[in-house]
Amino acid sequence: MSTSRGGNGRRTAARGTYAVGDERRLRILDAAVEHFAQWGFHASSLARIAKDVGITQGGLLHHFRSKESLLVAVLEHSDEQDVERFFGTEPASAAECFTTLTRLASHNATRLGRVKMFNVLLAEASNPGHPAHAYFTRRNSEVLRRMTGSLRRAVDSGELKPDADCPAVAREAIAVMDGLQLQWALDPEGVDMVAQFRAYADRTLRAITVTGRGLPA
Amino acid sequence: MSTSRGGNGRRTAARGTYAVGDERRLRILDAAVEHFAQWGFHASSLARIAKDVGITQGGLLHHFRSKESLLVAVLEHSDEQDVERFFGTEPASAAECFTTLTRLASHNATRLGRVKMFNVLLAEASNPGHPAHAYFTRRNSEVLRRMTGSLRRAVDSGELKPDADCPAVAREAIAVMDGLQLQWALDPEGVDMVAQFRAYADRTLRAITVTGRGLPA
DNA sequence: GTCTATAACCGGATAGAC
DNA sequence: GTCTATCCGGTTATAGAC
Repeated sequence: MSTSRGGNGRRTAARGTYAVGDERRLRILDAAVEHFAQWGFHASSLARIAKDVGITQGGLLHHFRSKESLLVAVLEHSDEQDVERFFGTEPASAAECFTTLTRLASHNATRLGRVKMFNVLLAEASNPGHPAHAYFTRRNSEVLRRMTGSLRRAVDSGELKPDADCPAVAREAIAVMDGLQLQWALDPEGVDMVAQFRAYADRTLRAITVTGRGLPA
Repeated sequence: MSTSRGGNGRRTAARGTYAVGDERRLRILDAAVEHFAQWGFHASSLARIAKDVGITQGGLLHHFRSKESLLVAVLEHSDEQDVERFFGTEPASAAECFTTLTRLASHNATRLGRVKMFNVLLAEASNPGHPAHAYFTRRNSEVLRRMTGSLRRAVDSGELKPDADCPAVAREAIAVMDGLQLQWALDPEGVDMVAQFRAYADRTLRAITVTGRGLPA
């Protein structure tokens, strides 16, 4: 255990990809997503997660030195896939900003487990003592900051009406996204998350775009 | 334990009020809300809940014969206060429907613990094996059904545009409510849940109301 | 109505064999 | 890198005293 780095693992500098030989780590991460989704953090069990991977609890703790470091690794791993992918490049317009969110909804619609996990952990994390509290607080304000910035630039460029309440629009869009994910997780067949979000995005964008200005695509 | 009725308790027929002598039951219910909010269902502990009330785990199980029946009682107790209060009377118009939702947001803004509990349990309940799965599935479809009905009647009465997508509007409003509650629970000081929802409600109602028709108040 | 005691089990983390 | 063994504590639920 002196050679293991617990929740971090070795990775190349450039893109956060993992060296070969970490397939076991990745399998643990994937299994952990499903367990955190089903049980939340506190009620998840390292032994049950390990069993899904085909090892014992002791074996799992060789890769992640504690339950909390496993949670951190799961969250960081998800962020490498998502946040950079969807928020890495600055949107050139408000329209593109909403399009990006719709594509994110579309992507999430293919990963029920991850959505359920984020639903549960986000809800749990409202407690300051929760190990994911800092993560979600930071993540929320970061997404809010980026989107508000994009919308403000769109106001400056003349795309959006000058009186658009950028922080409020951003917060509302996030609320719709999170709220739809809750409903979709409860009833994946009965809720068309992507269509619902696209309808919201189109209507909201239209409402704050300067009149007569055509929307791309 | 043969005289206790576990999760139901005795109540008068008319309004679900509890007979005197059930103060202990009510205190347990209140404590349980805080624990389910903080720990979720699985990771909550009867002994810790009991300790908050000033009794032992054994004493608690005299009032609720199992952990699951305690959860059911908590949910039913909340519904007596909320759903009937806000959805008992049929809204006379779409405007009143949205006003009712805004008042519900306002009411919820005074009860952080209950909001946190519903956030966590709703997220957890997406798992079919969760003891609250049936409750939230039913509750969601019920709220959706009622609101969709109200909107449809508003279309028929000429208040709303004929092409309004009533189920989509209803689902979206619920998503905004739930999503804002997640953000508010994470940062109660930094999020004005009521103002955010009112802004959403006003704008959305305006977008689907027939042009030139004045909005009450 | 509340307590204590107990049954039977599961939790995370550590140590050390291989 | 994975296992087994172990420590110490927590979990729900039951039984029975008072």
